[in-house]
Amino acid sequence: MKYWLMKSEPNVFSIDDLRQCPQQTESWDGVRNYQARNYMRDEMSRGDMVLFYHSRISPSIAGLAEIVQTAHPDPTSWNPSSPYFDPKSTPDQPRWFMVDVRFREKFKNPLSLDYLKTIPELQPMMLLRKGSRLSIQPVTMEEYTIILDLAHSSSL
DNA sequence: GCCAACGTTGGC
DNA sequence: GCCAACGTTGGC
Repeated sequence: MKYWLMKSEPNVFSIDDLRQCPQQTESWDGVRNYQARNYMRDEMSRGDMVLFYHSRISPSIAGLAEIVQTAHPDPTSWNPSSPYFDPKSTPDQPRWFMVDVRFREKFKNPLSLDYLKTIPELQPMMLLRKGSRLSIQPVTMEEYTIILDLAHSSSL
């Protein structure tokens, strides 16, 4: 099993939105970055766990999701009325992919970016590296375990 | 809302 | 294939 962090602006799509989806599951569409696409297309498997990160507005890890469907073409990429439209992507030659994620847990206490920066063991995280904008990032098992411990600890 | 950091595009 | 110009991300 692998571990990931996926960013979403909560005013666009939040962990509460995911929880309210049918089957609490949604396709993670709109990724238009090759590195992020490659992680989804080539490396994500069913059962992988996802740290659901809220970016820009109160940046924080808000909870957990799970990969329930591996990568499949993102139809918003050939929909001219979609904000994610890419004329170079077609149903025959899809350029962009999405995975399906299912809600697992909303943290009672979201782990703010400021707080994460104070945890020495987490300093190597890609998320905390300056200028790291990648919207889909691999997370090590060690980092994942630490984060879960922090999220579930009552001392917060 | 600003802007640093980064990714992409396209002229040459 | 370089790199300037442009567009986007996302913390602040």
